[in-house]
Amino acid sequence: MNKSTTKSAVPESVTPAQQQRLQMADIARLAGVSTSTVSRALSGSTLVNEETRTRILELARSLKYSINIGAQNLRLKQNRTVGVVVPYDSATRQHLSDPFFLGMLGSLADALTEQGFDMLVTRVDAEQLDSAAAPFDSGRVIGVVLIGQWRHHDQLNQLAARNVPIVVWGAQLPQQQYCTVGGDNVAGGRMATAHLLAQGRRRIAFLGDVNMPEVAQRYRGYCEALAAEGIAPDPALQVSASFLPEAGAQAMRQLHQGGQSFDAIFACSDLLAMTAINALRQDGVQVPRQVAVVGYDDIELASYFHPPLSSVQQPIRAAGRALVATLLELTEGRPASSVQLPTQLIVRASSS
Amino acid sequence: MNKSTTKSAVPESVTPAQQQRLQMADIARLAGVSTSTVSRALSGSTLVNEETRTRILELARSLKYSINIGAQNLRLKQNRTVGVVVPYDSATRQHLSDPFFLGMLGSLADALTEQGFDMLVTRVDAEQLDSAAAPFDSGRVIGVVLIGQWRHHDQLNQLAARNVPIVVWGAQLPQQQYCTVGGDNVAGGRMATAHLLAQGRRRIAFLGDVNMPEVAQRYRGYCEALAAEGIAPDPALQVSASFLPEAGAQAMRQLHQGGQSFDAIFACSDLLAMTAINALRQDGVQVPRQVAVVGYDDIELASYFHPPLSSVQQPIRAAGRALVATLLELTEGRPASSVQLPTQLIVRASSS
DNA sequence: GTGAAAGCGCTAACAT
DNA sequence: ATGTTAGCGCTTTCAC
Repeated sequence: MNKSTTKSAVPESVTPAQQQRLQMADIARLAGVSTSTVSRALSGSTLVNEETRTRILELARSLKYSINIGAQNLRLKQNRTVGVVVPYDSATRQHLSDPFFLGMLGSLADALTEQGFDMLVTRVDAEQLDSAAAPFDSGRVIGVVLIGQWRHHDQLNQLAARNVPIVVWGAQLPQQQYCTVGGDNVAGGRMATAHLLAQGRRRIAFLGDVNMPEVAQRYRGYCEALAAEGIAPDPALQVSASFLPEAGAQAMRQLHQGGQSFDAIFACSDLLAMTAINALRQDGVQVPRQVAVVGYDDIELASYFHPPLSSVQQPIRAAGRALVATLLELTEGRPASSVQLPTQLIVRASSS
Repeated sequence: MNKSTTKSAVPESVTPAQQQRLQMADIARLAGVSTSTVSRALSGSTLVNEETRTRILELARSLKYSINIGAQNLRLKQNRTVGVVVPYDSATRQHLSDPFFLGMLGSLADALTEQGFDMLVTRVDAEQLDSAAAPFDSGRVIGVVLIGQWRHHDQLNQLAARNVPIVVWGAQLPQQQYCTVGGDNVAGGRMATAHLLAQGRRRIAFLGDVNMPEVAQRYRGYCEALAAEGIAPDPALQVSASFLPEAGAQAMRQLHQGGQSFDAIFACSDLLAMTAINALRQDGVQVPRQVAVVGYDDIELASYFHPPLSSVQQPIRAAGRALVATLLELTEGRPASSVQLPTQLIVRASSS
């Protein structure tokens, strides 16, 4: 049963075993030099004899000595860790589960690794966004990337005003003191809607919570595309659906109860689109014959869905890189601009 | 265009702007006390006058002073950061994208936050698993959770032998020096297969790379269930499919080329199951009528799939908590045992 | 080329 | 109840 790694018959209170961590002084003693020399050798200084240097390096490696980064950082006042903060909805107590945000996390991990930075992940209550700065204030990270939907423009502005290096994944807003990196939501909404119009659809339902800046922009694109065809957006077709699992089905119910007829859906997330399609299918509605559907994010599984889901693709790899690049600008005290990345409509069977 | 946060017309070389970080000495000076007193006040020591304490606390809060964790850690020789290491396949250069592993990352984030720990995420080449210990060796973290498929038992044993506190998500193997937390893979494989047999299926294909310990155990469960019905496993029905996107379709092709007939599939990941189903659909094969399918992991999107995918559910929330709990045991020098968590078959339309 | 000594920001005896 | 001092593990002048 007990696959323990250490002694099993231990007395009542076990001293943490503190496997004495090797430190520079130890290497110095073993090499018969001072810590200064070891430090120099390890940092590749030329001010140290070739012979001693290799000897020290060898010793260190054979003993698997690794410099204590904490102490080094303290002394050098440097740091190569970036904070990634993922807000969670305190109301719904929702956990980190949205595939798109998780994908973003992966992309950030890759981008940071590429640049030799570590990633410290923190979760914060979306209602307390100012606590996103905690890892910065306490010196653990040199700056923060905030990912996730939010409606707390003001709190973010305050952080920026406090000079916290922070970059946010999201929409660019007026009066914004902080940097954002985001997809071109207006174009995304426009492309999706124009595509549906081009398929001959005229009553296009919009699924998404327009209180969220990104969604609001997609709605603007939606309206623009409609206007280009001389169609006035019907408010009854705009259904405020949350990011929760059952939102799609709920939205369908709401549309039906309102007695609305529609021949297409533009959903602001792929999850939403998928649950909506499932709800339609249960009602015997055929996709795309009767109702064409376009989602948003183009998560990996969108292409595996049945029917394969048309979706507005967010450039997630580029996003990770842009977020990191922008943050590094800020931390180096250079001015940085917000970035808007292109989005791309991926047409699949759900809408054609 | 330039939504910069700082001055825009900067000279050639900008000094990092170093917004002087407030430190304890500053608070002490402003409060007219010594740093010791500030330190005591902040740590809630009773050895400090009620009045001065509140004064200091107030001052610190109004100035948004936050103690420098790095310095504190160095002095206290403590640390509340845990490393989470995600191996990537160096051959395929695959990125962190598998929904299940991403979900595990989220679960770990939650579990660690609950316990007041920070999470440092690192990606390492799966062929160099010993570098998973780097964040520990350099003192950045008190221990490491390794998530992800792997076939590097030996390297992990070496790490454990070096006394690196490490817990691995995966299968429990003989001669294992390190702790694992994992689902009951044998039971998972058995349940899935028994369920398919109960549906009257007799030629059940097994999709998965049996070189991976977890998959091997699922295969054992598969064989056990077959044996219970007096059926000998047909090696031709075991197809070694990778974790890559197109693996499902490939596996289907392989089965067809081999001229194998089958009436069910047990796939070792939901992604695999989904792509297999799609390939079948393209060939006009009906699921579940002609071929019943069960996946593994029960990712969130499994229930949204069409047909909704039967799957063996891994207890992901419990997994995060167990991984953290086990790691903390180890870091406190206490012996810890590997944990096997129950799995559960979720039957949906793809198999009934 | 190498060592001694000071100090990064903090805490904990030890004094008072 | 508060201040003084030493030191966590490292780097870097400044001497030699």
